[in-house]
Amino acid sequence: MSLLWVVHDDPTLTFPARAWAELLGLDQPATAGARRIKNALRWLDANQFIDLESARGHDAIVHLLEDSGSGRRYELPGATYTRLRRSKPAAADAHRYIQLPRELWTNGWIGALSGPALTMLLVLWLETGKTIKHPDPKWVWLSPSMAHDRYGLSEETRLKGAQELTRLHLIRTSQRAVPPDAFQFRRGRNSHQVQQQVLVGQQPGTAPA
DNA sequence: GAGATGCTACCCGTAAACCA
DNA sequence: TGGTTTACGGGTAGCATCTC
Repeated sequence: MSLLWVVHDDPTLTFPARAWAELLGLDQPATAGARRIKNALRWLDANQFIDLESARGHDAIVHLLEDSGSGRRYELPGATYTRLRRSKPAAADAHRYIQLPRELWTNGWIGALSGPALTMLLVLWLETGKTIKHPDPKWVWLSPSMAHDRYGLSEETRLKGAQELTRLHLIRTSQRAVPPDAFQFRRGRNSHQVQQQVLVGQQPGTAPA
């Protein structure tokens, strides 16, 4: 995610591992943190998310590949979607994306959130849709079956992620009545509202208890 | 390299709300 | 009233990472 955030027109990066470790707020960025970054880059390279060009004594060069794991060269999704939208609508759909605020990185949330919490934040952000820009974005209810079918989330990841986001005030959680006319929905389930202003305006640990 | 630690999935049980 | 769905917590296992 951080590689995608940094990349611009040219999907080639040469940041040292130490710099990545500092950006992500890892402990001991020059040693243990850098080692974690190098391990992560090797995993991404092995799974065709990047093409890693290593040379002794020099920082590794990272060539971004498509985030689908296809092994094809990465293209900026906005430009690609616009290019394909008219001629190949089905192919264009694969390049649709959501835009996250830079404060996810600059405020340190990316390093503070656990895997389940970050996953749930992305899912709730996507489910909120365009109302994410509103002062009072829509409430989202994600049933266990929806989480599994749409996003492959386990019950564990869904619940623990939501709990962590609630504790950090990144979402509000409420037992709300689900509209009775909603197909197969039941009433009185946990609904969530993304608190974008907390993500943008605060850092982990500074939100009011 | 071995043990400690952390993370996640899986399983199980309990409780509450809802529906037929 | 019994079955279903959802929320939540505890225990356990597997895996990866960290520390020594």
